[in-house]
Amino acid sequence: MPLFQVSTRIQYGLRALAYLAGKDGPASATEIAGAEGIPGKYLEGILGQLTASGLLRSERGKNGGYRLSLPAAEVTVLSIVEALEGEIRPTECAAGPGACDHDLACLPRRFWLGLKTAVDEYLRSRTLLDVIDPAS
Amino acid sequence: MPLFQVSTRIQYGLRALAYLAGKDGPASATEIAGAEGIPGKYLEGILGQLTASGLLRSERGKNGGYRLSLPAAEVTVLSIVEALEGEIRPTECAAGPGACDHDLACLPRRFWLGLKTAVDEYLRSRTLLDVIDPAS
DNA sequence: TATAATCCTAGTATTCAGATAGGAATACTG
DNA sequence: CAGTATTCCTATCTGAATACTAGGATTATA
Ligand code: FES
Ligand code: FES
Repeated sequence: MPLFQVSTRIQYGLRALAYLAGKDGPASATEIAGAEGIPGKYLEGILGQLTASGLLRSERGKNGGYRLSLPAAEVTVLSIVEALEGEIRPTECAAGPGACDHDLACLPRRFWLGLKTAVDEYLRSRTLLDVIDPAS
Repeated sequence: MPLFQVSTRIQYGLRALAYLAGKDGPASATEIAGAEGIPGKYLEGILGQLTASGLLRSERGKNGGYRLSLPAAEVTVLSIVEALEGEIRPTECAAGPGACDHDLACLPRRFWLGLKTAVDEYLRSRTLLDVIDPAS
Protein backbone atom coordinates (compact mmCIF):
# COMPACT_ATOMS: atom_id res chain seq x y z
CA MET A 1 0.00 0.00 0.00
CA PRO A 2 2.61 2.63 0.86
CA LEU A 3 4.58 4.19 -1.94
CA PHE A 4 7.84 3.20 -0.45
CA GLN A 5 8.15 0.61 2.21
CA VAL A 6 11.59 0.32 3.67
CA SER A 7 12.55 -3.35 3.71
CA THR A 8 13.17 -5.16 6.97
CA ARG A 9 16.76 -5.70 5.81
CA ILE A 10 17.32 -1.98 6.04
CA GLN A 11 15.38 -1.49 9.23
CA TYR A 12 17.14 -4.41 10.91
CA GLY A 13 20.49 -3.33 9.56
CA LEU A 14 20.07 0.19 10.84
CA ARG A 15 19.00 -1.00 14.26
CA ALA A 16 21.94 -3.37 14.44
CA LEU A 17 24.34 -0.61 13.54
CA ALA A 18 22.74 1.68 16.08
CA TYR A 19 23.22 -1.03 18.68
CA LEU A 20 26.87 -1.41 17.74
CA ALA A 21 27.37 2.33 17.85
CA GLY A 22 26.34 2.30 21.49
CA LYS A 23 28.81 -0.38 22.44
CA ASP A 24 32.53 -0.58 22.88
CA GLY A 25 33.66 -4.10 22.10
CA PRO A 26 32.38 -6.38 19.38
CA ALA A 27 28.91 -7.89 19.53
CA SER A 28 27.85 -11.19 18.06
CA ALA A 29 24.91 -11.63 15.75
CA THR A 30 23.16 -13.62 18.45
CA GLU A 31 23.62 -10.85 20.99
CA ILE A 32 22.26 -8.17 18.70
CA ALA A 33 19.39 -10.35 17.55
CA GLY A 34 18.38 -11.00 21.14
CA ALA A 35 18.60 -7.37 22.14
CA GLU A 36 16.69 -6.08 19.15
CA GLY A 37 14.24 -8.88 18.63
CA ILE A 38 15.45 -9.82 15.18
CA PRO A 39 15.62 -13.38 13.79
CA GLY A 40 19.19 -14.45 14.41
CA LYS A 41 20.02 -16.31 11.23
CA TYR A 42 18.44 -13.63 9.15
CA LEU A 43 20.45 -10.95 10.87
CA GLU A 44 23.61 -12.96 10.27
CA GLY A 45 23.18 -12.50 6.56
CA ILE A 46 22.56 -8.80 6.91
CA LEU A 47 25.64 -8.29 9.04
CA GLY A 48 27.66 -10.30 6.54
CA GLN A 49 26.56 -7.95 3.81
CA LEU A 50 27.52 -4.92 5.87
CA THR A 51 30.89 -6.51 6.51
CA ALA A 52 31.44 -7.22 2.83
CA SER A 53 30.72 -3.60 2.02
CA GLY A 54 33.26 -2.41 4.57
CA LEU A 55 30.94 -0.80 7.08
CA LEU A 56 31.64 -3.47 9.66
CA ARG A 57 34.67 -5.46 10.68
CA SER A 58 34.19 -9.00 11.82
CA GLU A 59 36.21 -11.33 13.96
CA ARG A 60 35.58 -15.02 13.76
CA GLY A 61 35.86 -17.60 16.44
CA LYS A 62 35.05 -17.44 20.11
CA ASN A 63 34.62 -13.95 21.53
CA GLY A 64 34.39 -12.72 17.99
CA GLY A 65 31.67 -10.54 16.58
CA TYR A 66 31.14 -7.35 14.67
CA ARG A 67 32.20 -3.77 15.27
CA LEU A 68 31.92 -0.55 13.31
CA SER A 69 34.89 0.19 11.13
CA LEU A 70 34.26 3.94 11.34
CA PRO A 71 32.97 6.36 13.96
CA ALA A 72 29.20 6.67 13.83
CA ALA A 73 29.47 10.29 12.75
CA GLU A 74 31.22 9.25 9.55
CA VAL A 75 28.70 6.67 8.41
CA THR A 76 25.95 8.15 6.27
CA VAL A 77 22.65 6.38 6.14
CA LEU A 78 22.95 6.46 2.38
CA SER A 79 25.99 4.22 2.56
CA ILE A 80 24.06 1.80 4.74
CA VAL A 81 21.14 1.69 2.38
CA GLU A 82 23.35 1.22 -0.63
CA ALA A 83 25.25 -1.56 1.09
CA LEU A 84 22.03 -3.43 1.73
CA GLU A 85 19.92 -2.75 -1.33
CA GLY A 86 22.13 -1.33 -4.01
CA GLU A 87 21.36 1.83 -5.86
CA ILE A 88 18.28 3.85 -5.08
CA ARG A 89 16.09 4.15 -8.09
CA PRO A 90 12.38 4.83 -8.23
CA THR A 91 11.80 3.51 -11.74
CA GLU A 92 13.56 1.23 -14.18
CA CYS A 93 14.11 4.00 -16.66
CA ALA A 94 15.65 6.24 -14.02
CA ALA A 95 18.75 4.13 -14.49
CA GLY A 96 19.25 5.82 -17.83
CA PRO A 97 17.83 6.24 -21.29
CA GLY A 98 17.22 3.07 -23.22
CA ALA A 99 15.76 1.12 -20.34
CA CYS A 100 12.44 2.43 -21.53
CA ASP A 101 10.99 2.86 -24.98
CA HIS A 102 10.54 6.55 -24.42
CA ASP A 103 12.87 9.16 -25.72
CA LEU A 104 15.58 11.06 -23.94
CA ALA A 105 13.30 13.89 -22.98
CA CYS A 106 10.71 11.72 -21.26
CA LEU A 107 9.16 14.09 -18.77
CA PRO A 108 7.98 11.68 -16.09
CA ARG A 109 11.49 10.32 -15.89
CA ARG A 110 12.84 13.74 -15.00
CA PHE A 111 10.26 13.96 -12.28
CA TRP A 112 11.23 10.60 -10.78
CA LEU A 113 14.90 11.48 -10.94
CA GLY A 114 14.08 14.56 -8.92
CA LEU A 115 12.49 12.36 -6.29
CA LYS A 116 15.56 10.16 -6.22
CA THR A 117 17.69 13.24 -5.68
CA ALA A 118 15.54 14.41 -2.81
CA VAL A 119 15.75 11.04 -1.08
CA ASP A 120 19.45 10.71 -1.74
CA GLU A 121 20.10 14.07 -0.18
CA TYR A 122 18.17 13.29 2.93
CA LEU A 123 19.98 10.00 3.39
CA ARG A 124 23.37 11.47 2.64
CA SER A 125 22.88 14.31 5.09
CA ARG A 126 22.20 11.97 8.01
CA THR A 127 24.79 9.88 9.75
CA LEU A 128 24.44 6.97 12.08
CA LEU A 129 25.16 9.39 14.89
CA ASP A 130 22.18 11.51 13.94
CA VAL A 131 19.99 8.43 14.05
CA ILE A 132 20.97 7.50 17.60
CA ASP A 133 21.19 11.02 18.95
CA PRO A 134 17.88 12.20 20.42
CA ALA A 135 18.93 15.83 20.08
CA SER A 136 19.14 15.91 16.33
CA MET B 1 16.92 -4.13 -5.21
CA PRO B 2 16.22 -0.40 -5.09
CA LEU B 3 15.14 1.14 -1.83
CA PHE B 4 11.94 2.41 -3.26
CA GLN B 5 10.54 1.17 -6.48
CA VAL B 6 7.56 3.10 -7.69
CA SER B 7 4.85 0.64 -8.70
CA THR B 8 3.67 0.40 -12.27
CA ARG B 9 0.25 1.55 -11.07
CA ILE B 10 1.73 4.90 -10.19
CA GLN B 11 3.95 5.15 -13.23
CA TYR B 12 1.09 4.23 -15.53
CA GLY B 13 -1.31 6.48 -13.70
CA LEU B 14 1.00 9.45 -13.94
CA ARG B 15 1.61 8.91 -17.62
CA ALA B 16 -2.10 8.59 -18.28
CA LEU B 17 -2.79 11.81 -16.43
CA ALA B 18 0.02 13.51 -18.31
CA TYR B 19 -1.55 12.34 -21.55
CA LEU B 20 -4.93 13.69 -20.52
CA ALA B 21 -3.41 16.99 -19.49
CA GLY B 22 -2.19 17.47 -23.04
CA LYS B 23 -5.59 16.88 -24.56
CA ASP B 24 -8.79 18.82 -24.79
CA GLY B 25 -11.65 16.36 -24.98
CA PRO B 26 -12.02 13.09 -23.16
CA ALA B 27 -9.84 10.10 -23.97
CA SER B 28 -10.82 6.48 -23.60
CA ALA B 29 -8.77 3.92 -21.72
CA THR B 30 -8.06 2.18 -25.01
CA GLU B 31 -6.75 5.36 -26.60
CA ILE B 32 -4.42 6.13 -23.72
CA ALA B 33 -3.24 2.55 -23.46
CA GLY B 34 -2.38 2.51 -27.14
CA ALA B 35 -0.57 5.82 -27.03
CA GLU B 36 1.42 5.00 -23.92
CA GLY B 37 2.00 1.29 -24.43
CA ILE B 38 0.13 0.21 -21.33
CA PRO B 39 -2.01 -2.95 -21.03
CA GLY B 40 -5.56 -1.77 -21.68
CA LYS B 41 -7.54 -3.70 -19.14
CA TYR B 42 -4.98 -2.98 -16.47
CA LEU B 43 -5.13 0.72 -17.19
CA GLU B 44 -8.91 0.61 -16.99
CA GLY B 45 -8.66 -0.31 -13.34
CA ILE B 46 -6.17 2.44 -12.64
CA LEU B 47 -8.31 5.06 -14.30
CA GLY B 48 -11.31 3.81 -12.36
CA GLN B 49 -9.42 4.35 -9.15
CA LEU B 50 -8.45 7.86 -10.15
CA THR B 51 -12.08 8.55 -11.00
CA ALA B 52 -13.29 7.23 -7.66
CA SER B 53 -10.86 9.52 -5.89
CA GLY B 54 -12.16 12.54 -7.78
CA LEU B 55 -9.10 13.32 -9.87
CA LEU B 56 -10.82 12.27 -13.08
CA ARG B 57 -14.32 12.57 -14.42
CA SER B 58 -15.64 9.81 -16.57
CA GLU B 59 -18.37 9.63 -19.17
CA ARG B 60 -19.79 6.28 -20.08
CA GLY B 61 -21.15 5.14 -23.39
CA LYS B 62 -19.96 5.85 -26.87
CA ASN B 63 -17.62 8.81 -27.25
CA GLY B 64 -17.15 8.71 -23.54
CA GLY B 65 -13.85 8.58 -21.73
CA TYR B 66 -11.93 10.32 -19.01
CA ARG B 67 -10.90 13.91 -18.48
CA LEU B 68 -9.20 15.80 -15.69
CA SER B 69 -11.55 17.34 -13.19
CA LEU B 70 -9.05 20.07 -12.34
CA PRO B 71 -6.45 22.10 -14.25
CA ALA B 72 -3.09 20.32 -14.30
CA ALA B 73 -1.55 23.07 -12.18
CA GLU B 74 -3.86 22.22 -9.32
CA VAL B 75 -3.17 18.52 -9.16
CA THR B 76 -0.28 17.67 -6.87
CA VAL B 77 1.59 14.46 -7.50
CA LEU B 78 1.03 13.63 -3.86
CA SER B 79 -2.70 13.49 -4.46
CA ILE B 80 -2.13 11.14 -7.38
CA VAL B 81 0.07 8.85 -5.35
CA GLU B 82 -2.33 8.80 -2.46
CA ALA B 83 -5.22 8.04 -4.76
CA LEU B 84 -3.40 5.01 -6.12
CA GLU B 85 -1.54 3.62 -3.13
CA GLY B 86 -2.87 5.19 -0.01
CA GLU B 87 -0.75 6.79 2.63
CA ILE B 88 2.99 7.07 2.22
CA ARG B 89 4.80 5.40 5.05
CA PRO B 90 8.32 4.01 5.07
CA THR B 91 7.89 1.65 8.01
CA GLU B 92 5.03 0.05 9.89
CA CYS B 93 5.82 1.89 13.05
CA ALA B 94 5.86 5.23 11.27
CA ALA B 95 2.09 5.00 11.37
CA GLY B 96 2.27 5.68 15.08
CA PRO B 97 3.45 4.32 18.40
CA GLY B 98 2.17 0.91 19.31
CA ALA B 99 2.60 -0.59 15.89
CA CYS B 100 6.01 -1.65 17.08
CA ASP B 101 7.20 -3.06 20.37
CA HIS B 102 9.56 -0.16 20.87
CA ASP B 103 8.82 2.77 23.04
CA LEU B 104 7.66 6.22 22.10
CA ALA B 105 11.14 7.58 21.79
CA CYS B 106 12.37 4.99 19.30
CA LEU B 107 15.12 6.81 17.48
CA PRO B 108 15.10 5.03 14.12
CA ARG B 109 11.42 5.81 13.84
CA ARG B 110 12.10 9.50 14.09
CA PHE B 111 14.63 9.11 11.32
CA TRP B 112 12.18 7.34 9.03
CA LEU B 113 9.50 9.89 9.74
CA GLY B 114 11.95 12.52 8.55
CA LEU B 115 12.35 10.64 5.31
CA LYS B 116 8.61 10.47 4.88
CA THR B 117 8.42 14.20 5.38
CA ALA B 118 11.08 14.83 2.76
CA VAL B 119 9.29 12.67 0.21
CA ASP B 120 5.90 14.13 1.03
CA GLU B 121 7.22 17.61 0.53
CA TYR B 122 8.71 16.83 -2.82
CA LEU B 123 5.50 15.23 -4.03
CA ARG B 124 3.31 17.98 -2.66
CA SER B 125 5.42 20.70 -4.24
CA ARG B 126 5.06 19.27 -7.75
CA THR B 127 1.93 19.43 -9.80
CA LEU B 128 0.93 17.56 -12.87
CA LEU B 129 1.84 20.68 -14.81
CA ASP B 130 5.39 20.55 -13.50
CA VAL B 131 5.64 16.97 -14.65
CA ILE B 132 4.65 17.72 -18.22
CA ASP B 133 6.42 21.06 -18.50
CA PRO B 134 9.97 20.71 -19.82
CA ALA B 135 10.93 24.07 -18.38
CA SER B 136 10.45 23.19 -14.77
C1' DT C 1 -30.04 -1.75 -33.08
C1' DA C 2 -25.20 -1.64 -33.35
C1' DT C 3 -21.32 0.15 -31.25
C1' DA C 4 -18.15 1.95 -28.05
C1' DA C 5 -17.27 3.13 -23.91
C1' DT C 6 -17.07 2.68 -18.44
C1' DC C 7 -17.73 -0.32 -14.65
C1' DC C 8 -17.56 -4.61 -11.76
C1' DT C 9 -15.77 -9.04 -10.15
C1' DA C 10 -12.92 -12.80 -10.27
C1' DG C 11 -8.91 -15.29 -11.29
C1' DT C 12 -3.85 -16.28 -12.43
C1' DA C 13 1.03 -16.01 -12.72
C1' DT C 14 5.22 -14.62 -11.35
C1' DT C 15 8.20 -12.41 -8.50
C1' DC C 16 10.26 -11.29 -4.16
C1' DA C 17 10.80 -10.30 0.72
C1' DG C 18 11.53 -12.62 4.72
C1' DA C 19 12.91 -16.16 6.84
C1' DT C 20 14.80 -21.03 8.02
C1' DA C 21 18.19 -24.91 7.97
C1' DG C 22 22.43 -27.17 8.14
C1' DG C 23 26.82 -27.21 8.27
C1' DA C 24 31.96 -25.74 7.14
C1' DA C 25 35.71 -22.79 8.57
C1' DT C 26 37.88 -20.27 12.24
C1' DA C 27 39.49 -18.78 16.65
C1' DC C 28 39.76 -18.62 21.57
C1' DT C 29 40.00 -21.30 26.26
C1' DG C 30 40.93 -24.58 29.61
C1' DC D 1 44.01 -31.22 22.30
C1' DA D 2 38.98 -30.95 22.98
C1' DG D 3 35.19 -28.03 23.42
C1' DT D 4 32.79 -24.11 22.34
C1' DA D 5 31.41 -19.93 20.28
C1' DT D 6 31.57 -17.46 16.62
C1' DT D 7 31.51 -15.97 11.39
C1' DC D 8 30.67 -17.59 6.86
C1' DC D 9 28.47 -20.08 2.89
C1' DT D 10 24.72 -22.14 0.31
C1' DA D 11 20.35 -23.92 -0.33
C1' DT D 12 15.48 -23.99 0.32
C1' DC D 13 10.75 -22.67 1.67
C1' DT D 14 6.67 -19.73 2.05
C1' DG D 15 3.26 -16.16 2.12
C1' DA D 16 1.98 -12.03 0.10
C1' DA D 17 1.91 -8.72 -3.22
C1' DT D 18 2.29 -6.95 -7.95
C1' DA D 19 1.06 -7.13 -12.48
C1' DC D 20 -1.88 -8.62 -15.41
C1' DT D 21 -5.90 -11.31 -17.77
C1' DA D 22 -10.79 -12.57 -18.67
C1' DG D 23 -15.52 -12.02 -19.13
C1' DG D 24 -19.25 -9.72 -18.97
C1' DA D 25 -22.91 -6.11 -17.19
C1' DT D 26 -24.23 -1.39 -17.70
C1' DT D 27 -24.69 2.93 -20.10
C1' DA D 28 -24.73 6.26 -23.72
C1' DT D 29 -24.35 7.63 -28.52
C1' DA D 30 -25.41 7.38 -33.53
S1 FES E 1 11.61 6.76 -20.19
FE1 FES E 1 10.65 5.36 -18.82
S2 FES E 1 8.65 6.26 -18.56
FE2 FES E 1 9.60 7.53 -20.02
S1 FES F 1 9.11 1.79 16.95
FE1 FES F 1 9.32 0.55 15.19
S2 FES F 1 11.48 0.32 15.02
FE2 FES F 1 11.26 1.39 16.85
